[in-house]
Amino acid sequence: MNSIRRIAHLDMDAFFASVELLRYPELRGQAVVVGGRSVHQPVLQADGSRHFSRLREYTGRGVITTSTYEARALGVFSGMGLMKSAKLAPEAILLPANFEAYRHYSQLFKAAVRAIAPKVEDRGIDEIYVDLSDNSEETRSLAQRIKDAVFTATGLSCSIGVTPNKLLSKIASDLEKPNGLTILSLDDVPTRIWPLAAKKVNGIGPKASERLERHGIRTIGELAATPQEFLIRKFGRSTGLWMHRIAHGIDDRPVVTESEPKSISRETTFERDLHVRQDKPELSEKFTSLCLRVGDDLKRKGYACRTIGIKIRYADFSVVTRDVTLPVAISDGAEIRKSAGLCLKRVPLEQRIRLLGIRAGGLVDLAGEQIASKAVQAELPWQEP
DNA sequence: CTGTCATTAGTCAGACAG
DNA sequence: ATTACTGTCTGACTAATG
Repeated sequence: MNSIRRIAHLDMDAFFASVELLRYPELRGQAVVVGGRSVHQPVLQADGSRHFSRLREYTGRGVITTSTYEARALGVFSGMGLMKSAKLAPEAILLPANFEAYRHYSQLFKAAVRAIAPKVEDRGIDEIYVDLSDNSEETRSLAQRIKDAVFTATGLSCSIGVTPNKLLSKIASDLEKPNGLTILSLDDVPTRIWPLAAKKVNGIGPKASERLERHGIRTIGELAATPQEFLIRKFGRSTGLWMHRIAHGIDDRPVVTESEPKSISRETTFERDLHVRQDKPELSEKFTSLCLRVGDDLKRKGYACRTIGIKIRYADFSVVTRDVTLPVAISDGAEIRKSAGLCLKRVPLEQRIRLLGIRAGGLVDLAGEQIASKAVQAELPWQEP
């Protein structure tokens, strides 16, 4: 077994926004954001040009999904509320998300990479890990060849990091974005990785980052310099050990080329917060339609589920979930609706509701075998004696 | 008969990510 | 005054089982 692995992380540059620029090339060089509702579809005008919505015209709920680098320069980033971003960049162009197109380009770029290096792990729509260990080509030329293949297949640029493991490659691909190609070895960890903020590590989010900062730990280097026993004491055995290892650039996770889904869900945020009593019909209609959509998704993908769950986000942004596990797997929307109805009875309904969601877990693929949580033991044919 | 321990399933919340 | 949607994982707790 080869001890030095070569793992690439490839990240498409401003993916959704870049796909939109393929369709609307006249927007190149402008601040463009993707997000919001589909009412902001561009309108073809009499003279053949298109009219685009501006951020300042936006009213209502929604967040930015992606922004071009020109928009980021104005302080507008993904996840930001649209109303807030409208204040920062009122003249930015607003486009609705077009997931069909993104899925299409996603397939194109992944196929292009797989044609060169077949060991590819899917990480959502715009990212992959690639295990290059079996390829003998020199690293930089191989990575450049992959970038070129992605551009030829899609017209889109990407950034690649190549290092001995997933942890470092994920960080590396971000270092020279956009259109980057960064190659690191373990020897580069002290100079290139340690100066970075701890939250650059995949898995250290806002909460963990803040807790670390409270102990005076801001960078990955400061994390590496922290005694392992201290991290274990503060974060628990599992997380403490993990933090210590990743701070030293150690990560043995394999590139996983196939996986089965564990759950399938649908959720929706309402235009305005709904109250169970005043808005009963509307709420009930949304509830049913979510259940039917989950049932649809299940059947289309060839699964049934044993666990049904609901999720409610209240007006104050607090969230509750409830779920129920059935003795037999189901996939029919109406049956899902019944089980979800049981969950709904167990939830407080005084406050107004902002979001409603339905989830199907404990998936059983219709060929018959259970996916999640091991397997069901030999079933009990007996009753209580 | 009772208490305890280990293990597993189920439930719920929370963190994180793309 | 704002903060999407889909999905995974983990920790804490309870109940059941042996």
